[in-house]
Amino acid sequence: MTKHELPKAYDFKSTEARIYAMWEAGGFFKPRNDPNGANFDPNVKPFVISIPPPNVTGELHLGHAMFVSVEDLMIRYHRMKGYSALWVPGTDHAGIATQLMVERDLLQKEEVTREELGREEFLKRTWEWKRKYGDIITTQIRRLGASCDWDRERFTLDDGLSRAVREAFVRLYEKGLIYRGPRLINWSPGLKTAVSDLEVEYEEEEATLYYFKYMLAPETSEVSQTSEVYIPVATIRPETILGDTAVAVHPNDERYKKFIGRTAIVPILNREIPVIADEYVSMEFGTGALKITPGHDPNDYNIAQKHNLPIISALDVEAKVNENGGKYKGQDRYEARKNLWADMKAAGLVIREEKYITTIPRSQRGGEIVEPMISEQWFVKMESLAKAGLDAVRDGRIKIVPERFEKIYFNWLENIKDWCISRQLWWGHRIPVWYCPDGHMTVTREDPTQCATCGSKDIRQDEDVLDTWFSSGLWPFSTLGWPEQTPDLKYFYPTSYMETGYDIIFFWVARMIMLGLEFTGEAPFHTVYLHGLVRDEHGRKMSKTTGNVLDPLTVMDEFGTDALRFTLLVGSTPGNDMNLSVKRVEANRNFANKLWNVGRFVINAIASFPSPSGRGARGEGQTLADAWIESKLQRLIRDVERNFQNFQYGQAGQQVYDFLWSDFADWYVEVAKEQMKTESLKLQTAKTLARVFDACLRMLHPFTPFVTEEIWGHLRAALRESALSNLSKDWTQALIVAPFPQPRQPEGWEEAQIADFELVQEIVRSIRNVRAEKNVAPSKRLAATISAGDKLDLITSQLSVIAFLAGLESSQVSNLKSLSEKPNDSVSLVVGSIEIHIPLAGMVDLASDKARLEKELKEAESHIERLEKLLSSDFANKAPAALVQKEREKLAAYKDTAEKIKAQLK
RNA sequence: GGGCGCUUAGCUCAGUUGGUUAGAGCGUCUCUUUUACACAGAGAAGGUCAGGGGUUCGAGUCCCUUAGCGCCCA
Repeated sequence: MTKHELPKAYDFKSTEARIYAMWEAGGFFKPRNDPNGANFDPNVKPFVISIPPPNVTGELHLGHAMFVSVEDLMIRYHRMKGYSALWVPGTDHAGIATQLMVERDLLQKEEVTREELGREEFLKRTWEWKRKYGDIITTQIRRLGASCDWDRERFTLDDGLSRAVREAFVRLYEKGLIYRGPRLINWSPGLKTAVSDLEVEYEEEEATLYYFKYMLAPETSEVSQTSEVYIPVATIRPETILGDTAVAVHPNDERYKKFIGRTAIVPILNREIPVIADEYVSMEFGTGALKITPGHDPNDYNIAQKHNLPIISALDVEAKVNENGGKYKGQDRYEARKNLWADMKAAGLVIREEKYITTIPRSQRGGEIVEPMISEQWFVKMESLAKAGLDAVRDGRIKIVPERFEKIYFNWLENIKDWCISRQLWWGHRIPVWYCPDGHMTVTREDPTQCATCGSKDIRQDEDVLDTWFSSGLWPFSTLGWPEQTPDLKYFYPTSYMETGYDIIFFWVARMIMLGLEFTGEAPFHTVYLHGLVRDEHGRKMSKTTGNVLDPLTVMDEFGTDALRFTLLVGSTPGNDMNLSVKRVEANRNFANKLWNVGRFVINAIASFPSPSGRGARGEGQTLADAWIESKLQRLIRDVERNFQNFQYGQAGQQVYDFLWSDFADWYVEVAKEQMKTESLKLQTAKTLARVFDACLRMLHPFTPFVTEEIWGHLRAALRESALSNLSKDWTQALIVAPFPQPRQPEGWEEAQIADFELVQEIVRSIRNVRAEKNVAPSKRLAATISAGDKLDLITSQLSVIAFLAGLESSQVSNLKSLSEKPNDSVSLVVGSIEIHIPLAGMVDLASDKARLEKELKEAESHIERLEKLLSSDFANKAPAALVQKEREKLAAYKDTAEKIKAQLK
């Protein structure tokens, strides 16, 4: 393959799908050590991630793009490090979301509700829907380059996973950790199902606070009196008055103390309720008196429990007033509010209304106002599970990255409430409980034919399904075959990292930890890595209403997958939200192109040694530039390794980017052009180009898998056909399974070589600078006289490189130890201890040169002053000796420079 | 009410054991289509690292504090 066959620009469109197909066909996504295979070696270390299962009927958004990018990076890195890497893919049935989608579709296309269709038929339709749209999301995930083992793909409603859910439920039930009962839960009237506390969002909104009179039943002594006796009360939700069972005041409240123990009259309904005392009531807040509605308020519910108050539900499943609401029965909650208030006004019970800012509970889905209600539901007792979950993180079996989320995790688990796991939906795992007419419950792993208690054949299964998070809580082990002790489960479990967004740390991560510990006795993973949310470029949340949604597919169409991945990976820091700008993606598309073109150059260099059998000229050993790039590469490999170990992926990617572009492409490749002209350096140069570029591609592969795989393939082919074929003799068939560069300790010679080359760079920059200032045409080759002092040997050896890079005419450059006098008509530059005089007849402007030199002198002197101050301070005594020495050398160098400039100015 | 995060160049952001004169991308200005790349190269301008205090020989980095913005929990 020669450069003529490679287009000038990297074309991701013709590359990505082909490369992905090659990987998949080559079996590279499968763990290299498979416990089901004949050559299984139990001693090979596995590295396992289970994918956070996306909604089976969902479509790709940037949140998916983020987790796929990060997880694929982790998997590819470990695969290249030699682990038996497994990434288990799959999807989630997403109860409410999917059911709503299908319901909406049925209503639109067939004008039929799920109730009209019936449960069985509705589920049939939903499965059809899943079959039709279920692979959209996985196809999109493939486009991101995800190296999952697709043969192990799972779906939460699969037979195997359903068995796991059944097993888990029954075990918890048998252990007494699952119970059923009427409790106050959050109810979604629109969806007509219970929702978990976590699915309710509280937002501050303006509401109306209604003040009214809670009339007291007259006591005998008051019968004759005409003045009304009441307690003023305020509420946001007047309709809940219908469910009031007490009025509470603070026991020490002088205003109301005297009423404690008396009877209040519920407005309009005229029910009698007690006035009770409880310290929970705040005397300062509102009127200082509280109406107690245990059936529709969590705090009131607690007070009612304490005081043994009756609990009245006043609303039905659609949040309409029920039979307990007297004449308001059948009215919607807001309608009832209006009507009741009007009636109270007429009855003279109203005091006033005022605007009030308060937190309103809204459903995460759809945003309707959630109603706390008493309802018969299934719950998991969390106390013991939470304790185990806390211990696992406290004692370090599980580490959370970034660490600050551990505190958030602890705080949640320490205050956890029982988990309501039943949902009044049809799409999901149906609760494996059967009831007979006598009310006995039968809870079994296999569907029963009769009641386990009385033997009645007349049994009927619970109508409800389980919370989707109940099944996804089992995900890390259910996907590997649990409860069967499969080879996969034995070898790949516990998994390694759990990577997901911090927004589902409670929903999912905490539950996986608790359920994993409960059912397998082991933490399901040893590391939790949390990424942040992707926002728009000004930090706003992306939403359809704002119209700032970026579709990852569109972005990939425009700039390629690698560009998007690199942007997400390098622009973010663990646990922090990132603002994504298209400009940045474009810049990274350019990076992919840079990579491509550096590759073309390297391949071209290799192709100049055509035959595998032919020998190039014997090398003379490393040049300064060779040694420099080699040292910088080794330093880079060490940094990258350290950053990967510390989960600083963005940092690692940025460093390779900088090295590739600023060190390798801008400097080494340019020097290589010069070195390739010298027969004795040619081979060595081509080898260095190939070796350094290869290492970069390997390090970049987890970030930008497509372009690196593609160009590496060309590099490999070029090497094999060349005299340098030896370099690639142990290269793997594809980059995806090539070993990641191993860090090596410095050998001691590196620093000096780096410093020497940096001096060369400074000389080149300073000459380029003066060329730009003097508007010298780029094609114009300049003469120069260099006074190199004790750097004479270095400069002599690097003369051709300097001349090439700075546009000097080698034959007209003289390099001397020192110069007796300054040449005429020249611009003079001072770089450290080196002076460079460039004859620029007609272009020398004495005044401006003097100004330039004076500016440089001023700068040098300010450094001298700063360093002298530093070195005469305590720094010299207390700082590490090596550091002090370094600063001393710097001071000497600046002094030298300053002297030289002063001499120029004379 | 409790907790957490952020505040660094015009914009978007890096900067993890405290150690050069604080970096990148985009944008801006000048020059160049040089045989890897104009999705590029060369050069340049641009920051009292939110404010205040402290620890230290040394602070963008650690501690305290104030302010603004954002998030989580109750």
